[in-house]
Amino acid sequence: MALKVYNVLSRIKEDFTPLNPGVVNMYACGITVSGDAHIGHAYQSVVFDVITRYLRYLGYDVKYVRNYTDVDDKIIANAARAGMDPIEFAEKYMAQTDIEMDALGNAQPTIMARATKCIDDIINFVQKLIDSGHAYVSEFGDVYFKLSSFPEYGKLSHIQVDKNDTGVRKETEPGKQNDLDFALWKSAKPGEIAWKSPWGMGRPGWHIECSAMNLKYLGEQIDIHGGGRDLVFPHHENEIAQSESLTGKQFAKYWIHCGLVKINGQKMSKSLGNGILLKDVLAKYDADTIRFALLRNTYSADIDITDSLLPESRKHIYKMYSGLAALNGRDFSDADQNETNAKIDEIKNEFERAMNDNFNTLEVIAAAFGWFGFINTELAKKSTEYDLKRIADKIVELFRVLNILQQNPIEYIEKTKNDVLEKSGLTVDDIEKSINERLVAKQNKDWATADAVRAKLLDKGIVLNDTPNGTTWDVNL
RNA sequence: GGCCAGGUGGCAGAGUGGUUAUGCAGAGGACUGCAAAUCCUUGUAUGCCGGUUCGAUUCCGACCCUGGCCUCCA
Repeated sequence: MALKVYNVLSRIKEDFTPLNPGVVNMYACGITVSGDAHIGHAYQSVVFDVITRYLRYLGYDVKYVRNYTDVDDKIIANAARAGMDPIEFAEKYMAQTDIEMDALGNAQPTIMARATKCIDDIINFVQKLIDSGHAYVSEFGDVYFKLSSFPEYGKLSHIQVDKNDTGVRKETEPGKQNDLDFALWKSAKPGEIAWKSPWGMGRPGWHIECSAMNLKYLGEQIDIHGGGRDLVFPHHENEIAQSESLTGKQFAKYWIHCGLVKINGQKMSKSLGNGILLKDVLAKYDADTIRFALLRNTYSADIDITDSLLPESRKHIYKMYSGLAALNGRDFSDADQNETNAKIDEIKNEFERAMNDNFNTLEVIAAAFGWFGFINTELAKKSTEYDLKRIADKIVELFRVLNILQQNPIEYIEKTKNDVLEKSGLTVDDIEKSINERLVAKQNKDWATADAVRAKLLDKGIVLNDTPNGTTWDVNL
């Protein structure tokens, strides 16, 4: 049962075999920090976080490099609008994004690279491309990649540039030899942030930084290169052209792209301005809920953030934590350990089968509904032959790969209840008074009053449950 | 115009050459004073037309439709 990965380069699911046994070098394109991070950034970061975690679960020594693009046209423009220095502006949003990514439950990548910290490497890279005839300097001090020097151009996106020119908006940039050549180095306009280079003051083009950072931190060849699907063309295509022209070797072995985010069926994009900011989602939902929502989707497919997705996800998370909490204080010392082991193996196999199939977290979650159904069913019986605590521990251990269900269940439930109480303005005392009031009514068979008490609480998000051991209350999410 | 993805039950959405997930909603049941929660059961689902096959939702071809990328974007 080996890991299979869908490789965008070959367009098939391939057996995953890293270049060097036991080691995985992965690079995922991060964020251009021209403002607040949005839910699309969150999706991409969670997907590659989980990929990293699963590779580590399989025992690989993973080096995961992510980058911030901290200088580009938009950053310069937005910084100017905010009356800030572009570097200061970028740093502000990088710091904020770091905090949000952490709050989302993402592990820190091995290396967080930054374009402006690699200017020398970029200049070096560009110079080598010029020296080898893959790039040229224009009369205006810009450096362009010479597309005609890389015959394999288009192998990732399957775009044939000579056939694709109809309908493409062409921006005439003076100094370009060919419309399709792309900038490696941009000369600075007066007053713009700039670095000294052999071609005059300027700054890196968008694509070159990733090639340079890859080379610097991971070497000439890497195992996995990832990002959002919107980067396939031209960004990743251009990275391949630059890197492979420089080294003469295949750049990345596996290309992995996650789908894009839609909001209630509509594509989310900067041009449409319908983005959901990560900080706004984090203000309303906990990381477990957000990750659950994002991972209950095949990573390569677009994800539709409908109005019901996050509330529904929260219910599922709450229910799972409730299942875990219900095991607290239960004694399973009489359990049949062999049967329990068999169940644990079955769960582990289901998990690995799903994850080995191109990181199918959707299937893991579908299976997990079954696992929790099993626990609840056994728990509802008078006696069970399974050690449910050990089974639950295994589920939690496996879910470490998704970084979901890692909180203390009792505390999670307490916290959720407190949040609801805070919103409803009720206290635990209020609820217990109502329960007692209802108990009296029930004893008098005054069902109308009993039901009214219950309805009133339900109105405020509190649901009463009559059990053989008395009445309990819970939040109605 | 070029390239790509996809069309599955009421909705969302997977996998699979033959017995088809999962969730939500619905129905029935256990339970309850009634509920709730939980659990169990359940439902004429695979765009259209051909082909390959003993057998296709799954493979191949044509067609129709939807969406994406080709411009900054994760």
